[in-house]
Amino acid sequence: MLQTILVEAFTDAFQKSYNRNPDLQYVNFQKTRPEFEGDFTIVIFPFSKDLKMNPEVMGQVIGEKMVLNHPLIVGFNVVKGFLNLHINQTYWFQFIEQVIEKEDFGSNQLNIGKHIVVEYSSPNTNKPLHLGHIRNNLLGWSVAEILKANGYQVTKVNLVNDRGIHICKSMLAWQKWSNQSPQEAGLKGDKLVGEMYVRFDKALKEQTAALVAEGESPEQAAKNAPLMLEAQQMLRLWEGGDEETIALWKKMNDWVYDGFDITYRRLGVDFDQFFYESDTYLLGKSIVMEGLSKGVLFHKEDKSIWCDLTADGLDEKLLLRSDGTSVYMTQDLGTAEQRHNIYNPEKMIYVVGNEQNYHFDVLKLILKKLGRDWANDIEHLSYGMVELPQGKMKSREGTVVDADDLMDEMIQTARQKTEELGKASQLSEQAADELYHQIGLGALKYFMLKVDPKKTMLFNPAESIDFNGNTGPFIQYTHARIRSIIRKAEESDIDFLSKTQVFELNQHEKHLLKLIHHYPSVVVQAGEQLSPALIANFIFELAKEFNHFYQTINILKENNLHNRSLRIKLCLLVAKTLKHAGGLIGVGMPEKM
RNA sequence: GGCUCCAUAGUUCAAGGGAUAGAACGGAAGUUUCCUAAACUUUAAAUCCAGGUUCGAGUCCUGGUGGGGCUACCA
Repeated sequence: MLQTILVEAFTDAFQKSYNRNPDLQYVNFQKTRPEFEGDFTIVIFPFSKDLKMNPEVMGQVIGEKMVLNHPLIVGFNVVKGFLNLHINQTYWFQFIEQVIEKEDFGSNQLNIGKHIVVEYSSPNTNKPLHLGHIRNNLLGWSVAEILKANGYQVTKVNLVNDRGIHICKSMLAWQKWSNQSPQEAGLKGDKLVGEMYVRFDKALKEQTAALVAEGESPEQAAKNAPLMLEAQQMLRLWEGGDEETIALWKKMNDWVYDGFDITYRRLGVDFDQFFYESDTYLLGKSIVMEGLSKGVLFHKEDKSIWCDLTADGLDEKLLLRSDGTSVYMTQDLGTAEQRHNIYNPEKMIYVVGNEQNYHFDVLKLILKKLGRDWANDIEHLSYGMVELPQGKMKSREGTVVDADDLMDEMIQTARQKTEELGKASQLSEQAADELYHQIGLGALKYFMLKVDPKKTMLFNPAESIDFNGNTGPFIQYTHARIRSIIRKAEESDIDFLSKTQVFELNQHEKHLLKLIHHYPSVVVQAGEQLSPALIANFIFELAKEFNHFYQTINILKENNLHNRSLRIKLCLLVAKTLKHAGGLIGVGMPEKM
């Protein structure tokens, strides 16, 4: 890598100049900012501070030595404490040839042989997927792809929350008020079940309100409402293995899975392995018993089991109810251990919203107390909420943005815009549908992923998602234009693949090339930080730079054949990079649009 | 109350302790006999407040103000 060579050259020059080694933590090269001359820049200030010397003088001295000792470095300049280096033209031309031959430019082998498990999605089966799930799914899927590009073996898992009182509520409502299959009701399975859940909630509220009106306290009323008692009874039947209850539960969950399947497929996310809470909710009890015997956990008088985390600045945490049943944490201890035992991975990543930060702090802490040193391999990818202009989405206020509806809308907008621009005419119906899907979802995915995962983001349904500017379609359009150029070059039998003579690149060519050169390190960084946003920001920059290039400079119409073929090669590289990067965030790149 | 995260143009987002804080949308003004105008060019517009550390702070520290989340024998 160029970076490594430069660091060595710098260290060497520093050694020769000052008879000591530079502190390596301060050595790093960055791209020279466009307003200055040069390719790469190193900041001298930290060293000048150490040696108590003038940074400009040091820059001169080191720069001269670097040029003298390294054929790769052909010039330099010093501005204040910044040493800007010029790289040999030959290097850039070799770089172009290398990338053209490379199939997977951007991917690396840095983590070959290491295994990572990424858990994401993990939905409840009592309601359909919404905007929040979309962020989760896109993030999880994209992070998994980015890790693969960094050489990891990745297993994508989905732990489905398929049991519990909330599921029983839907079941009960269906028995009472529907009894229709999704086909009969004309609804997607997950939508039907979700509707039942809402129906239950509404009826329960009415009952509770009635009890309150009769003089009960709200807490009492919530507990004593007949529907609530029925739901609890149903949960007991389920846990007792009652055949009828289990059959209904299976039937309704299957409807939901059919619905989810459609949504996942449209969204373009997939999983290597599904786990179901109904299979795993009992795991973890034995770990709790172990903790008890080790003295890490303790009993209260009512037989409930707790972990005292007050010494670590946290609270006491319940791990087993007084009736012996397990809670979320119990199960998660179990599934974590199960996951570790099955895969023995380098890391286990959980893509879960930041509202559960506390849960994961506690989970890791308890596992550590129990002597599971692999607890440190658990990484909570804690992403921010998606908010609406009014704040959180609330099903009661009908502000939940449904995943299927949103995708429909995006695809519809893509169709409308394409037709307005008169670009759909020569496409077959099937090709057009594929294109609209690609554009609509490209817009959605880019919109969701360009934001730093950790941050809360805002979605305004009224404005919806743009197709111009810093958007998915902008990037897709750039790609389509490039492909069009390349098609034309091929049609006119232009030989642009044979080796190019080395000459001085102009600034537009150089800017593009430097961006492309930077791409592999963006992939590395995105992998380290688990941040698809870095990839998204990068492709936008690259697409913008290309559009500028395209507008300013002739490509096919260039008369000088060397220049022309170099520029076509650059087009090839940009298209390749856009496609690779788009692949990491799930944004497809069309040939025409 | 306790713990925790966040605060950047009118709006939505960028900025590994480094050069003059970048974009996009929206606003204003332009570009098409020319490789796809879903594009490009020009322009106005911002670091919540007060201290501190540093050669250098949007970024680190302390305090304040404002907002989000968590604080269940729910998940």
